[in-house]
Amino acid sequence: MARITKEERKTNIISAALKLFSEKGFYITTIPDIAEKVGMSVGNFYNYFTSKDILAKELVMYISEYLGESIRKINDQDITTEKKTYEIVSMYFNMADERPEMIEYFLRVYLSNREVFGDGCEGMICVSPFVTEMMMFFNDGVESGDLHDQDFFSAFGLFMGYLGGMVFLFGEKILPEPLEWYKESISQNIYNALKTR
Amino acid sequence: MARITKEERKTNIISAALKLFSEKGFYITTIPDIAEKVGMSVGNFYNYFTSKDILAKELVMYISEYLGESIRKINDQDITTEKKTYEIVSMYFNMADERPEMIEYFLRVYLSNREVFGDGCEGMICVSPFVTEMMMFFNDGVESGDLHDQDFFSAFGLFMGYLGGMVFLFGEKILPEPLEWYKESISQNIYNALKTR
Amino acid sequence: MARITKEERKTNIISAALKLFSEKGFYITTIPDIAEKVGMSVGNFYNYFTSKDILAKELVMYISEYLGESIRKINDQDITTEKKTYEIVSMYFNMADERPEMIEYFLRVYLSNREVFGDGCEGMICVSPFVTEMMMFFNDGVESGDLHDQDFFSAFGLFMGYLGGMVFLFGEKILPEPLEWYKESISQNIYNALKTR
Amino acid sequence: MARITKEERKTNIISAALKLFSEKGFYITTIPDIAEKVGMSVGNFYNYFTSKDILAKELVMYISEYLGESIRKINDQDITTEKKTYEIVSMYFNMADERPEMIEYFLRVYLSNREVFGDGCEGMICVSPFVTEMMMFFNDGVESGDLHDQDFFSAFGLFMGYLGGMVFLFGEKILPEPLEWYKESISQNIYNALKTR
DNA sequence: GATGAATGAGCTTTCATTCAT
DNA sequence: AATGAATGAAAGCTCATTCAT
Repeated sequence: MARITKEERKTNIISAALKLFSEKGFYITTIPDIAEKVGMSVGNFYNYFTSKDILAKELVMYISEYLGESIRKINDQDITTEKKTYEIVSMYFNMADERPEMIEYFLRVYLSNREVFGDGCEGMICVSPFVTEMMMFFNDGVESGDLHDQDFFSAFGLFMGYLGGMVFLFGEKILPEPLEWYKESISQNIYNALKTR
Repeated sequence: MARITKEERKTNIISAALKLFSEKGFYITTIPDIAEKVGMSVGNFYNYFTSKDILAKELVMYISEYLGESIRKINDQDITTEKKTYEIVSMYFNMADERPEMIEYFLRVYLSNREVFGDGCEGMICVSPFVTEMMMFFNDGVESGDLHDQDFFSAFGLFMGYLGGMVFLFGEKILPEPLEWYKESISQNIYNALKTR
Repeated sequence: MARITKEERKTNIISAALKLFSEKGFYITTIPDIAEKVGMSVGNFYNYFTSKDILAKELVMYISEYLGESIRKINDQDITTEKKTYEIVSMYFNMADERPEMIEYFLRVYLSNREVFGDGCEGMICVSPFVTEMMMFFNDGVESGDLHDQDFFSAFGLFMGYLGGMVFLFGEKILPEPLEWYKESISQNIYNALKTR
Repeated sequence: MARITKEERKTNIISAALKLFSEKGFYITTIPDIAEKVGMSVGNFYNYFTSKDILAKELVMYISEYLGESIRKINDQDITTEKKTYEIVSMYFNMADERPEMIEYFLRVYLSNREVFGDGCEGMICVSPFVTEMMMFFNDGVESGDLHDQDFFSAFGLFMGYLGGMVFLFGEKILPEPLEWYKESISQNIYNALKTR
């Protein structure tokens, strides 16, 4: 008969904030906006997150963990690196379709507002679960001989920059086809760029 | 004997705004900040740009034209597509080194603040000089038989997403090496992904 | 044990704004002026009225209702139209004496700032309680045979224009006598102009 | 072959300012607005009128003289007071039709912005040509035995308040008929109110 | 925990007026 | 006389955050 647990409240806030921040932008979205969407008072919001910036940082970590976990599941499968590449692309695009606020938040809020994430999220602190899992993917690929041994960041930039670019174009409604349509060619492009030559 | 022409003033504002916006973000940068950096009064700023948003839009167009022109010069050269790929990467990274505010503005302000650019920069209106030139690059490459004929956006997303991703990592001081260092491998990666197979 | 209710706060603002607007004019009076007079912060003012224009419109409606109610009480009395005429003049002049800000606001702010009241107070929307009651006065007078049946607006213009003119002269300190002094002759003049001939 | 004399320039400014002030209001109209309408530079405007307030005051005087002169012509005629009353009403309404900016300026700018006219136009200083001529009308009427001898201001308030009220209603597009239509009944109402009983 | 009125610094923008040319 | 770029004070309004209840 418990009403709403503290944890549930927090999840509700995260969910509402994610949507608002990704749709309207970090600065346009106000705390009253978020509180209203959650159905709680402004004052009470501050019992859960001590500031707007703190909320923003918790959101990145939430997404990073979610993404990291998704990639981990792919990494753990016993499939070729080429297949894994496809699976990661597929997972990312599905996510952009089904929970666009997560990817959009990543691209439009986290990557663009240094001022906000500067203190406490330096470097890759707040995205390490996700980055770590991408490292695993590359290391496994190199170890298995599928991928050629290059600088991690160059490979990472290719992979994530490419996917981010596509989702961005999709969000701008510039892409003539649904994201789904590009999965095959894009994972091919990526694999071709990274594979052993 | 005129001291400063109206055109020069405008250029000064563009230059100052570009730096401030890219460093501190669009919302953190105030008009007084810009005016002070230019050495003019707040009121006078509005004789040159009728609003903060208008300024933001003129900045994207300025950059887009600059980038488009740079790529055009490469496209016009009589070299292989592989070499052109390298030249574009090189130009982009040099720009990120020498005039980082331009690339950063593109990545952090333009791509992330829909609210600001929505009205008047829909789709690719404000970046068409740049996008058009990238289209030329791909078309020429396909015609010459060097690149395989794929969807433009998939190729565009790879190229620009990759470069953007790298510059982003660079800006975050995450890259262990200077951008220069990656030119070769990255243009190789891109070319491998796009070339005829 | 609550100190001041939300309704009281609103009334306080209305009262302060009425005085300031009528004394200094709409454009000269600032929101900080009003907030200070009420003893509240500028920000909090906006919790009660979402804009200066909205406040201005609510003020007219407030006055119109107050005036309408006052006239209704006179209309409801069982007295001759001549006496009613006197009572309305008397009420109006008393009001100009005791709560001059109400009449002055009407004359100097509402009637003169189209830009402000244009949107939302078109025609007589915001003063209908008052105008309606004046219509009742005329209709009753005509029905009872005391007033001759003429165009409403001509009669209304006479009545209110006359009173407004006098209060205006009074406000300008041009009148040699107190308003009180004119009640008799003015209501006579009005009645003479309107009565059946 | 003289281009434009100083006097003409001044007249042009007066004409433009009158229109703009009466249409948009004193505070909404800017000096650049006026300069543009005249076709002159902002700086040069100040060679003709040393401030916005000074301009406003000169405008009232201009109108007051114009109105006074028109009434003087009627006063000088050898006709009954009743006919004069009609002629004044007629002249006023014609003016409201043909040069509405003059009457509107009077009603909406002069009568409502004390702050502006306070210093230099105290009492009736700036409208004395007009008021004086109305005084003549009353005195002549009383002397000839047509009007009963009452306080000037009461009579003045009736006359001008009434006319002002009608023009106001007309300006608000509330009157069902053109002003022309009311001339007869209104001058009758006024004369009935003022005549010897 | 929950509420929402209250704060106040700070933002964008405007505009009368000046002054070097 | 004429120009219009320049000034800067001030306005309306917003919003993260606090705190009495």
